[in-house]
Amino acid sequence: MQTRRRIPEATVARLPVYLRILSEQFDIDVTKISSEELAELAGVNAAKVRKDLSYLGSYGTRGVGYEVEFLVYQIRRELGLTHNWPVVIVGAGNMGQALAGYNGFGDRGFTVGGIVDIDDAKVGSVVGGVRVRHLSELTQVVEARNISIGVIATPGLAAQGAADALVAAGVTSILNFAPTVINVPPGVSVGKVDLAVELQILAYHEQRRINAAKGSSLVSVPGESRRRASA
Amino acid sequence: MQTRRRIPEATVARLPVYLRILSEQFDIDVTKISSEELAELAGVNAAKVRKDLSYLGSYGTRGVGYEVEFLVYQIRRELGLTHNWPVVIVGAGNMGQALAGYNGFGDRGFTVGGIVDIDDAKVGSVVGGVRVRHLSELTQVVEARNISIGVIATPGLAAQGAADALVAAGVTSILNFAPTVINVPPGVSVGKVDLAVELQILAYHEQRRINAAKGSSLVSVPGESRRRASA
DNA sequence: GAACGTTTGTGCACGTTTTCACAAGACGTC
DNA sequence: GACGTCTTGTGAAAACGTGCACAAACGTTC
Ligand SMILES: NC(=O)c1ccc[n+]([C@@H]2O[C@H](COP(=O)([O-])OP(=O)(O)OC[C@H]3O[C@@H](n4cnc5c(N)ncnc54)[C@H](O)[C@@H]3O)[C@@H](O)[C@H]2O)c1
Ligand SMILES: NC(=O)c1ccc[n+]([C@@H]2O[C@H](COP(=O)([O-])OP(=O)(O)OC[C@H]3O[C@@H](n4cnc5c(N)ncnc54)[C@H](O)[C@@H]3O)[C@@H](O)[C@H]2O)c1
Repeated sequence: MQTRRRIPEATVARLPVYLRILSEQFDIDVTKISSEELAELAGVNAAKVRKDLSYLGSYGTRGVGYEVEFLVYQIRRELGLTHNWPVVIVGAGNMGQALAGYNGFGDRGFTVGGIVDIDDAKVGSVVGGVRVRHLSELTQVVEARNISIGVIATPGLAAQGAADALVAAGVTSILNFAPTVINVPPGVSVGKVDLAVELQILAYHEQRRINAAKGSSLVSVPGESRRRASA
Repeated sequence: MQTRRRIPEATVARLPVYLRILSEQFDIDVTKISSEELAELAGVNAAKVRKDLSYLGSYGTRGVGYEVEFLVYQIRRELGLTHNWPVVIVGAGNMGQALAGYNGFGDRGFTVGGIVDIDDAKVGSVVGGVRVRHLSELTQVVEARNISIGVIATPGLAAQGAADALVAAGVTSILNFAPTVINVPPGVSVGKVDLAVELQILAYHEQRRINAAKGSSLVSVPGESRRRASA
């Protein structure tokens, strides 16, 4: 019982997408949905949807589909979204402020439980309804609200320090916006969002399109032809 | 020749990370580097680094390592970063403004070539040195600077419309910040950055840690024990 | 209650990605 | 120029993820 069935990482990354779609469907009074319909909305294969959902248990009805409300509940439970998670943001610059002021968080299970910065000019100001505290108060902020998730929105050079501070304060999951690889002790999870990396991947595909058009111009028109889509 | 050796998607996603690290090393006068060292800095396995780099060609020297400057050049070339890509941003809200004002772009191969919004109150204002134009001028903006990459920073409900507008304007790669699946015709690449999804993945891991601690509390102390790290 | 259309749940084959393991090549030393 | 040390480049195995295809289960209709 303790280990519980393990869900593949690839599936874990898709469950939030299903969850959002299902919540939206529920809001417009859709009560049941087939794997085919959900797959269409999520931009994936129907078999994949079924296999993903099967990791949660057998909650569909053959010949009918899945009950939307129940599925929402099950995914929430599996992702640990039955309660809201307070998050602490380190770095109150452009990014930190945009995040703190973002309303789309609450709906999806998170609240900004605190925000800290090292710059005295920023400490004390209020962003997104939360007062910016000094980095030195991080542990206090984390403990007061029992926070376990931290977001790094400092410049790259300060990111490792921020990670160390978060870990020292007791945070066990970190989402890193800085374009830097951070090291954390075992038992701490790290996710990253690197804008430039995403753009560079797109640039690669653009480049390939250009090369392909050049290479095949002897044969066909240089219009597009390569497939790849959705997300 | 036209197809050129195809690089696995997983490798394409790591090349930007190597590139950033190598550029940093070059800046501090490191001239050569082994796969072991690069792996350490990138937080991955050394064999993976070697295999990834092998897709670019045999540019290392056995017994010695790789020449940093040459590797930087090769990765840039492969990713299509030998020139700067102008990018157009759709949506000049919090996110769009943070992106437009972000300086870290230029270093990594991109410039903000334009930014558009539908809100007349925002049109005409200047963010990040670029004047916000109206959505209706999108095609004009895209064509004037020959832009092929677009970023969507509108609310979720407007995202599909923004994607359609970008495609109609001639953009062939899109990075989507809105929490919505967008559909595009074949030949157009899409990348997404969904903050809430990333946080929900972390929440899942937190939840598992909690469940594991509960389940094993009969046996061991409820401290951390599960591994997982880096990025 | 049998026949039928529908949709799930999953075994299986396939493709992709990771990791191991080691031969081959480069360099330095004697 | 032979030897030892180091590090690459890459087959081959293992692990992981995807998608097909179909039996099993459900609801409906007659
Ligand atoms: N702005 C963007 O659109 C964007 C896009 C992609 C990535 N990023 C990344 O996000 C991070 C933040 O970007 P930004 O534009 O908000 O930068 P910013 O300079 O506006 O803000 C950084 C903030 O971090 C604070 N800070 C510095 N050192 C700190 C420390 N040790 N502890 C706590 N706070 C500290 C600074 O005082 C400042 O308020 C950067 O790493 C950047 O590369 C930003
Ligand atoms: N702010 C954040 O930290 C954050 C975090 C994660 C995701 N996001 C996502 O990024 C997107 C933008 O967020 P935001 O905080 O900047 O929102 P925002 O409301 O501040 O800005 C949205 C902007 O888009 C413009 N817009 C609306 N419809 C448009 C259209 N059809 N064409 C062009 N422009 C249009 C609006 O006028 C507004 O200026 C949202 O989808 C949000 O979910 C934001």
